[in-house]
Amino acid sequence: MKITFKGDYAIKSLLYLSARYIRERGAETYSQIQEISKDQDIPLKFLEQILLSLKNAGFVRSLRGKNGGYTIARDPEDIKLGDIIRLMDGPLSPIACVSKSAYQKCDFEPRCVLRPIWARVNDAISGIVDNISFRHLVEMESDMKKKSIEDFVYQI
Amino acid sequence: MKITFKGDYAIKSLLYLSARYIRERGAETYSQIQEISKDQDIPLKFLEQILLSLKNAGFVRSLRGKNGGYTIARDPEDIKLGDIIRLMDGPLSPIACVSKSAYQKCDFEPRCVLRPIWARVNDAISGIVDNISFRHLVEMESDMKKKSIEDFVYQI
DNA sequence: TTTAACTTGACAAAGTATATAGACTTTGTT
DNA sequence: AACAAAGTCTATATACTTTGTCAAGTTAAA
Repeated sequence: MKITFKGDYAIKSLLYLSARYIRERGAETYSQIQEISKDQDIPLKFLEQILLSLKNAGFVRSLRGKNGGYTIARDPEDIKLGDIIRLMDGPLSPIACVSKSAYQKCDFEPRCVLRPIWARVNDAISGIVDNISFRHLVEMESDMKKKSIEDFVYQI
Repeated sequence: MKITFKGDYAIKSLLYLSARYIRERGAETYSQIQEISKDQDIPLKFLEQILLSLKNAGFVRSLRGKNGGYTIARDPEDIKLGDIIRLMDGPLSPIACVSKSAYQKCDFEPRCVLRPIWARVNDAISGIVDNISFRHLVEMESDMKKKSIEDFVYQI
């Protein structure tokens, strides 16, 4: 698994929209690309592409025209970190032969000593990122101002 | 973490040399590039480069000239899977700001909610691959002929 | 009518992945 | 001394990915 800027930007954008959703108790108001771009320091045109991907995958909704923009399409509780990483940066698995989202058969599979190891790595990664929702992340962000973040992460 | 062909080839070559070391109870005999290339189905000239890297990093030794070749430079017990992955395919961490081997500072570090998560992922991956030695792998390979591999992996 | 998202397509610099080619050096054998 | 076998070193090639930028229009909502 590698987190590229694309993935990082996507996560931060969604985190921004999630925070707003929670603060305003709903997805009625829309954030514009420019607003997100400035707040999160993401190149505007790049962000355009990223939000479009997030929209096509059903994580955000958009409204065109004046007062338009983006809002989150589901409760942040129901969007997991792993979902966004997989969408933007590809499969979590270190190698395709153990991937659930991008499996590719390998000739040596049955006799390969490494395969079960890659599978364990895959499970370990999934076990973390598929159990962290964007609601978690928003809570962690507000908690960061008060107490150590480390404790919170390990308490999930 | 992504395992590329380079990393995969390196692991398989080292596994080949480890098996020979264990079988022959020492590193006295040398395996030639051609031999490894054929046995493990690795492009010859690519393997050449890979073995050179492994040599420069101190994992294998070589002998030039006729009857030369490669042999493992340490006990397979003391070489961990993680060592080879890091050497050939780069850091295990999903992002540079939590890497121990390739750390890069990020401006947002102290306030970043994601950092501790990437750190957990990093620890999870390291926890697996840094606890599997090439002796383990050789044992797993011979065990595969008899019983299910799955049990063995989870027993480490 | 204006604003802002949507669509499409092209372009480009930098880096990574996956090799291949060729010349050179060292060693053992004849 | 000559030669063949084997590792060493450097360069090159091709394709793909990353990280964007630019332009030129289309559609929808206030």
